[in-house]
Amino acid sequence: MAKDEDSVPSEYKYVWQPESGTSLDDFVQKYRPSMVQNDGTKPWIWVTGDKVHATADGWLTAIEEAADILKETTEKVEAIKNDASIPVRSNKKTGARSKKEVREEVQAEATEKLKAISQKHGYVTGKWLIFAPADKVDMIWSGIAKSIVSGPLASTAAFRAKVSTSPENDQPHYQHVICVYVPDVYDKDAMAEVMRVLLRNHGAALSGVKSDLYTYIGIDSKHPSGIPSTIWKNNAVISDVEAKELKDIFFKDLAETKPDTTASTDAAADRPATTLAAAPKKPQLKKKKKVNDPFASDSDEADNEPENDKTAVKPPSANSTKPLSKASIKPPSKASAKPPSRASAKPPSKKTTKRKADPFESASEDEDRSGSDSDKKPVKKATKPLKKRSKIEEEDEEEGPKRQPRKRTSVRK
DNA sequence: ATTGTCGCGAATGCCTGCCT
DNA sequence: AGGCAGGCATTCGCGACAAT
Repeated sequence: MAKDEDSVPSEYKYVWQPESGTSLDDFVQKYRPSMVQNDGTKPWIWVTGDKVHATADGWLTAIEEAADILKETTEKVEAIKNDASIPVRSNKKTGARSKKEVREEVQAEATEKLKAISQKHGYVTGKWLIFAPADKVDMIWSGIAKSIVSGPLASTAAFRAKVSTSPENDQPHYQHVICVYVPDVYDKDAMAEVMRVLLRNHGAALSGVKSDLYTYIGIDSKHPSGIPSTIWKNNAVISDVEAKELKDIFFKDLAETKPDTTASTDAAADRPATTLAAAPKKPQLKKKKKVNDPFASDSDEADNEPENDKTAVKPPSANSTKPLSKASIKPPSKASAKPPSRASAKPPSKKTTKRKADPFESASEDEDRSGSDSDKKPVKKATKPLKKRSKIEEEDEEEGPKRQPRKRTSVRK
């Protein structure tokens, strides 16, 4: 997400607020994410609840300090990568730590520092990230939007939500992003409360909690620093088991209510009675004649923020908030200039890029040939996972010789 | 605009057995 | 016994994809 995407743009028609004057029902019906095409000027649809949330005074300072940490961490990570004295793999004998271990320590340190900066300056807002497939996004979005204003989400810390609109070019498996904003991402209890409502009342596919500070300084999942881009992952907030139970309840309720495509998740507010399963097919996007917009982005890069959206309530004017270049750090290839290893003398095995079949297609196939699971499951899945060496040794100590003698397969010099 | 998982190739630690 | 070579086992990173 781009650095300034967390502000509700002023003079932007795809925003609903309590003082908007129109009904929320009309708004969500009129501006459905599947139907609003982002021509570069309308990347998001926003809904804001009653709660007023002011941006912390120290947000700009926080961003400056955080950007320094990020820069420093990115450089450290790059140095580790290039440091020949740090082995790729750790070594038990010498006690040497691997690049990965050293790197993760640096990243964990950075995460702690960023948290401290956020809290020191009171800039701790953030959002739950939710991904929604194109054919269900309207339903999920309208449910969440209404919930934020006058539903179960309204009684949680959540105060605002936005959803991404449809891309200009029809993309086959496009996933919309829904962000549900919260005032303090470090308040675990509040995060859990919002998460429970999103699961129980909206059946949402949650991805994690991301801080606005991270967004502003450009930390995303592909950032070269490798700093985890989310403050909380799902299972860190509530257990997988509880999450599954809550979703089960949602879908159970869904199944029990009329499988009628006219239902919508907004009813889930008090009575979770909606039909994700019976969701209508993705409505035909009204393809507008493509206006030649010189300001419109011709890239799908989320960071290419449309000019209109930059007329934000809180403009991030400082240069220091500019996200670091994502491409600047990554080396071209891991092969680099290393001498060939012994293993590399092995005949190259052909790369067969097997991909999973279409889930919808395979679902019916599964039913048809339920008896031949092994035929279609990936080999790795069908077989027992390889034992780790240490595990093998543990077992062998009890049961027999440490290692089976191997037959020489080649004559040594 | 995220995480987890899978499947794969590459790299390399570590073990074994042969040879001196 | 120690060095060495061969080769297995494991780690790591990457790209693609699915997610209720």
